[in-house]
Amino acid sequence: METTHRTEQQRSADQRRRELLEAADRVVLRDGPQASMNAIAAEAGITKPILYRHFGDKGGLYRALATRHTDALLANLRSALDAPADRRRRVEATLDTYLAAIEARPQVYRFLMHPSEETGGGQQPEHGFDTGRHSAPVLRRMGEELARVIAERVDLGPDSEVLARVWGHGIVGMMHAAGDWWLGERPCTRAELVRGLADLLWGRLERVDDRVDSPGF
Amino acid sequence: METTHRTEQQRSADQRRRELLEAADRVVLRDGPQASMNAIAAEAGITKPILYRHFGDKGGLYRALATRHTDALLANLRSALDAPADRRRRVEATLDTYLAAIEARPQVYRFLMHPSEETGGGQQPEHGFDTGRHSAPVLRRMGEELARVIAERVDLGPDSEVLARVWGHGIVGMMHAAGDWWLGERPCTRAELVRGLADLLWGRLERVDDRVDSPGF
DNA sequence: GACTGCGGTTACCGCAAGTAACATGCAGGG
DNA sequence: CCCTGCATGTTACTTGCGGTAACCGCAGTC
Repeated sequence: METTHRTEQQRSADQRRRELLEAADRVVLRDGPQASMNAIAAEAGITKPILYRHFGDKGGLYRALATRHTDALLANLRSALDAPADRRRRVEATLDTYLAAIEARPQVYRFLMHPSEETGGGQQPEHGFDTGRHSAPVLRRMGEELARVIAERVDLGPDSEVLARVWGHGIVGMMHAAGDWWLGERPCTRAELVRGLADLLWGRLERVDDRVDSPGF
Repeated sequence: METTHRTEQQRSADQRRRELLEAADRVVLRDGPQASMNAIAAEAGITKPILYRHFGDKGGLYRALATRHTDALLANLRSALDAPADRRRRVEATLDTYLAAIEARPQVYRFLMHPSEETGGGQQPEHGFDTGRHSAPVLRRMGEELARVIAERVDLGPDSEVLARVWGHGIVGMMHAAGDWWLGERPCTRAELVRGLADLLWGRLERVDDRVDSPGF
């Protein structure tokens, strides 16, 4: 019975954890990333210490939530990136998938991109110079993923390892910043944005003509 | 005498404000963005309520600080963008200027990119769906600036207004994300990173060959 | 029937943002 | 000379949140 008991307990604990995450999700969706632990606990119908038993601290809960959403988003992007079509089409499909995701659930997007709080897991002693860790993990993961795909699929010559990662993170950052701006101002349709970004990646910057009345860009 | 008195008061108040900002700068540089108002007040040799009289709330102080640094950075970027050289050289110079800045003062960089806290200035009633405002203002300003330069100097055909802004924000995002990753992992020299990003913008993505053993990217 | 493990709660600590109310120093005006 | 006005500064408080300690009750087990 010991084993049965254990697994049953385990299953129940995991299920509980999932329920708590669902509740937290609802609250974050409603109140934004500054949702308090009290509010989340209340939504789940329990009290704070239980949350802490499950997730350690607020950062832990947020990381668990973020991981779920990030995994889902990455799965979507992967499938767009793996679709059977020519390269340009796939790039456009991937951009569109990302933009559609942030358009559909902006609160989730905002939560994922929020690096805030997170004293950082005990870097109290160091107290400074821990730069480069403030960007949202989802961006890092997307960048690495894209780097892998680039390195796998195209031939960049010598230094392709590093170059692929530069491009991966750069492209992801481009997509992110443009998407964020677009979501705030809505200056054009999604398709137009996709087209513009794909054009940028496709070297139109090189081929574009100078204006006759300017020193060139 | 009224006027003399007023202006004198004003000048003194402005000077005081500058001193307070200097102090805040030192503390943020030392403690990171989570520097407390108490700590800043102490550094300035005074107490909290004075800070609140000058800046309203923490967000106000942070905004004032951020504006100072952002202005300085933008001035540097502008001069790189205006240097007399061909387009590729100027793009590389601008990238290098940005990367050199974040390399030289990573704490400042981290502070500027930190959108955190900031309940947002009275959007309590709206309570949600205010997406697109979480990105650091410095990125938005850089994006708009670059958009202006692009729109001024090159001919993008119809829809050049919107397209220039798409590109501006996209390129800035690329620079930011790549820089952030680079600063954290230091996988190559600054010059190599600049080269890689400039190559990406220069259309190498289009011309690069597929690997023989892959379905292409 | 006492023992133990687990899900749960109340009640607290520490700390930071923000504020109210009080003190002090210094113009000018009767 | 004293009183008023006003800016500057302080102490001492409130509120709210992250995080924790200590206690509660109820399975099941020997």
